Amino acid sequence: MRMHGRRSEKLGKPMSARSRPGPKPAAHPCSACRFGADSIWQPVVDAQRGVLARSLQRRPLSADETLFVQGGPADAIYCLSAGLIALRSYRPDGGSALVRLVYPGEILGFRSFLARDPHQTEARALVPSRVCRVATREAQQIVAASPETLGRIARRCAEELGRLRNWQSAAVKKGNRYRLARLIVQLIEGAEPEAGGRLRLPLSRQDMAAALGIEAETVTRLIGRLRDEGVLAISGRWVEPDSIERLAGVT
Amino acid sequence: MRMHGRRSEKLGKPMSARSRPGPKPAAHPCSACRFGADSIWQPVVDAQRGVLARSLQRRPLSADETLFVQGGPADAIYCLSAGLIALRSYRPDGGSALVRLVYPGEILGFRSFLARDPHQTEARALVPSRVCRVATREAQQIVAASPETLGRIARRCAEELGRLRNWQSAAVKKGNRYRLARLIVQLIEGAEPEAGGRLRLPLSRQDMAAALGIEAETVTRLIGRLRDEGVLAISGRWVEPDSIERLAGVT
DNA sequence: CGAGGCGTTGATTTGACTCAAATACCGTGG
DNA sequence: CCACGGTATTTGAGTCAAATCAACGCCTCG
Repeated sequence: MRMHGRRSEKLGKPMSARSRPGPKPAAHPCSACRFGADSIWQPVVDAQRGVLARSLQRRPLSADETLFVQGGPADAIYCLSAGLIALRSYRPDGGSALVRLVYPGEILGFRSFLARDPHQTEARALVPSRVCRVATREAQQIVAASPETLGRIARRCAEELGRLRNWQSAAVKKGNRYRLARLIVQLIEGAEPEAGGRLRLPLSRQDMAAALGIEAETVTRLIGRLRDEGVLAISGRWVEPDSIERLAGVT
Repeated sequence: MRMHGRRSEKLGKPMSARSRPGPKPAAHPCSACRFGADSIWQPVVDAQRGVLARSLQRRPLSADETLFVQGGPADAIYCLSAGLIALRSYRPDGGSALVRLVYPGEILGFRSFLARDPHQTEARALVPSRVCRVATREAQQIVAASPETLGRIARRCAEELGRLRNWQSAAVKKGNRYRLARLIVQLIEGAEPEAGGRLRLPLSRQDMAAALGIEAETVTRLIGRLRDEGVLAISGRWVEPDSIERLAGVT
């Protein structure tokens, strides 16, 4: 059971501080955020709070809107505060892989930021989302002034690397049926229940296939099998929430 | 054509500086190393050079010796100056995957260092090797005093993440024959030619299988096929160097 | 000599891909 | 509301690559 990111953290400080432009060190801009307590910008020194407050801008994303493109310049680092974003990598041969799902509280663009590379992936919202953006230039300035921030970003990177290695090593030998089951569990754990208590998968079969490195037809067949076995109650993108436990037991 | 790490860099400053304990800021301990110019410890401030010089210790590893174990405490960060090291991840079910090959000039243990986690992998020398070790405690002290060092470590981490994502996305759809060919190319590019100009693969068939996430029998058969096609001149672990170009052309 | 590790080979089975076609789904405009 | 076109999904049949199971040769080491 991977705990995606830091959803389900405590709620941080109340909103009020944000609206009053104090004469003293300004309130931390992230304090208004649900994930503020864990923000990578949390340990910013007072002197830089102004810079952070000025450069940090909230931005809503509609479903399917793209935040940055593969090969594009790494001009900012983002923090996802709501929604769900997919990182995709397009191969020269035309195929694509779904490299990562970004959940609220996690950050995007840190790899490019740290490596000073262009983006290797495309980031696109799967559902309506909201990000906070800090331009690379200001981020570098802030990091220079409070190195602890760099440590936090690096830590996210290290965690991601660990996750990926785990996945790589664990998933290979387990068969696609198991891997698909895990993916769906992850997806429905991260989804908000909608009217009728049902859950809507944020990924198409295509996307699930791209996430697992298999073909869409295979996903269909595997889902069919899971349904036949009574493990998964699914219709189109709609899933009965009580499937989770049974699904989690799939070997 | 992946350039592994920083082999083939310029040779750095001459050895002489190391032996004289100057009254002025001591010579940089890494200046003696072939990879010194790119050392993650390069930007260490003068005040910390003493700490670095004291805590950095060279350690030879014989083939098959293990540097750290999976689940063990992250008590140091290492830089490989010669040889070849394999990072393996053992799964609860007994299987194992070869997660990474570390070439000279690259560093080990940085993931655990950055994430402040125990090691997720085991590091074991494939051939006689040599590492330089800096204990976590001193590394933290140095990093605190010269944050640029943290930036360098983080950068290595980001690069590794990028490599892994690339591999994940690119390799899947290309077939195991192609992937094996690439692996062998990488291995012989990294190997020192021995007597007779032949090259010795540092990996067993088992290990190659573990690196590609396939079975050892399959590796045997694929190698057989490559040989039949005249692409690879191989006998046991011995490879004719001129196979490289032909191998590199495998689709 | 026997045991064990590694590498090879063969026979068989399984699972996923491919190609192709039928069907369901969805937003649009009438 | 419905028909429409386009996309996504499902289903089927045939093919192929790799896993699996089993056996054997080779070599080293005790």
